[in-house]
Amino acid sequence: METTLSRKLEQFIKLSSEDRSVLYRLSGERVRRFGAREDVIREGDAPKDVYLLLSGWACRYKQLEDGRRQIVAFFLPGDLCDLNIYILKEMDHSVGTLTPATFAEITRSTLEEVVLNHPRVAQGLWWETLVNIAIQREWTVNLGQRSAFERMAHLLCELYIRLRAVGLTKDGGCELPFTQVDLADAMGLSPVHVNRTLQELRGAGLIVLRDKWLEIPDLDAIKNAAMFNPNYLHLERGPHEQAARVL
Amino acid sequence: METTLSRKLEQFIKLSSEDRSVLYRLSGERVRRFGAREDVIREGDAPKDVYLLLSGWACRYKQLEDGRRQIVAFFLPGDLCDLNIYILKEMDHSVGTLTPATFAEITRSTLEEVVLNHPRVAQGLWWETLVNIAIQREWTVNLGQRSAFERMAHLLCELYIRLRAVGLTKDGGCELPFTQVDLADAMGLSPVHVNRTLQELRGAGLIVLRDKWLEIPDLDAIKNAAMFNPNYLHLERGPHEQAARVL
DNA sequence: CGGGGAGTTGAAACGCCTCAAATGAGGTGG
DNA sequence: CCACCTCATTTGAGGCGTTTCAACTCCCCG
Repeated sequence: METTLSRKLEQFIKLSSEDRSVLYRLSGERVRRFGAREDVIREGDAPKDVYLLLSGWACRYKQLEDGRRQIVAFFLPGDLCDLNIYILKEMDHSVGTLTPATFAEITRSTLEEVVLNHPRVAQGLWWETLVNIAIQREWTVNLGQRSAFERMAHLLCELYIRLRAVGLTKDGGCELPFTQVDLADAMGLSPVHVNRTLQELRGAGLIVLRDKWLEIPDLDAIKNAAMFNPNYLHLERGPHEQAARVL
Repeated sequence: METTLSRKLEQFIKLSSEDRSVLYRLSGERVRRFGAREDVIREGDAPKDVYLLLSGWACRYKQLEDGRRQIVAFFLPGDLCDLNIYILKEMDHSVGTLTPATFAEITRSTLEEVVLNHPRVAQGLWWETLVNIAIQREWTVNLGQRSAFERMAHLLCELYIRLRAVGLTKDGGCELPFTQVDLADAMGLSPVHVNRTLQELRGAGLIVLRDKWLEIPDLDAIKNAAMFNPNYLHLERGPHEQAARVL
């Protein structure tokens, strides 16, 4: 009954086995399969269902008139699109896959039912949302203040730690299935410079990256290089174990 | 009975006079006064109340170990800190004033009461939250893809339009009360370059900026220069006039 | 065997940064 | 009321990080 989402939420809150089975049920809702580089949601669409990424990688992105693309967030398995997005009239960004991926398409009514009847789950989902917002803030810091080297180190740290939280790392390594162009679009760098920066990171012994597989030999070392402060991921369980109303 | 917050929410949703008076009451909750450049919330604090900015300017910011500071958001009058922030155990960023400012400190229980009993207000507040998140995404795009010139133009557009939504513009102009150093910290530029960029914008006739007052002679012109797409501010009323549950 | 996308490398150009110093505006105390 | 301090803005010059353009390699797939 474990899912990536339940594993993630348990980083923050204790779930009962009933809670876990509720999340498991959500993961089974209308599963949709996408190929690599397909759009799941397009800017301008009317928001409808909430998407839960089950497998594969995806991203939010925005495109400027002249074609420049910025990836504003990566979706990893267990990640959820905005809980209450249907308040808005239309999407201001797109969501696309990077690899083949499967999503659960959760209807508004299902979600409302779950939130009403399972307060602990509700709290976990809100926590998830708040973490995503915090990540977005941290990306702002990353793009605004860090050099290419630090920035890349920071992103790799973040991805590694997020993947670890959903159980998708193995022996200090994880998948990194996207291209250097994708990385460039996420980091506000040119693809050429991404390439050179990765080589610098390799040269410094901070990463081993080959065939879409990333190894981090010394997590503390790369954290230091990136000035990575994990507090924004809010991964330690707080004193909020009790299931309280969350608005 | 009008407040900056009610004016803003009415950009999106129709409020009854009762709704407006509820918002007015919120603005009167425990008002706190701050001087310029004071911290309101510090990274590491346990989140407690929700702050509503009544007057003055403030910002969210994060600081790196080595002192580099990134302003990740500006607060204008009528802006609200994260609605359900108390789910988190500690703040991952700070909130500080830029000018002398007053905040209403709204307790969690007051907020819950309002949200429960006034669904239209609740929906408006969630809309506000979603817009703030969308702004954060747009800042990511701004820092990642736009040149200094476009970036600055974009920020000034955004601030002007947000201020207009709460009725704080006058004759095509608005206050711009912070320093070039603040601008630099928000835009990921050096203060020197901010200065030169502002001069470029003046030279291009896109702005008139003197004595903390900004005039935008031709809003469409500066929007074009910035490739500004206002959709992320979600300012047009949608079809969601009905007051629905919002989780 | 040919084509195409991803990764790599080199060289030159450019945008932005840093350092440094000058000017201007506001505030305070003598 | 002026001298002086401080802080914000402005200007200049040189340097560095990153971009751009272009070419080449590698590998997968048809």
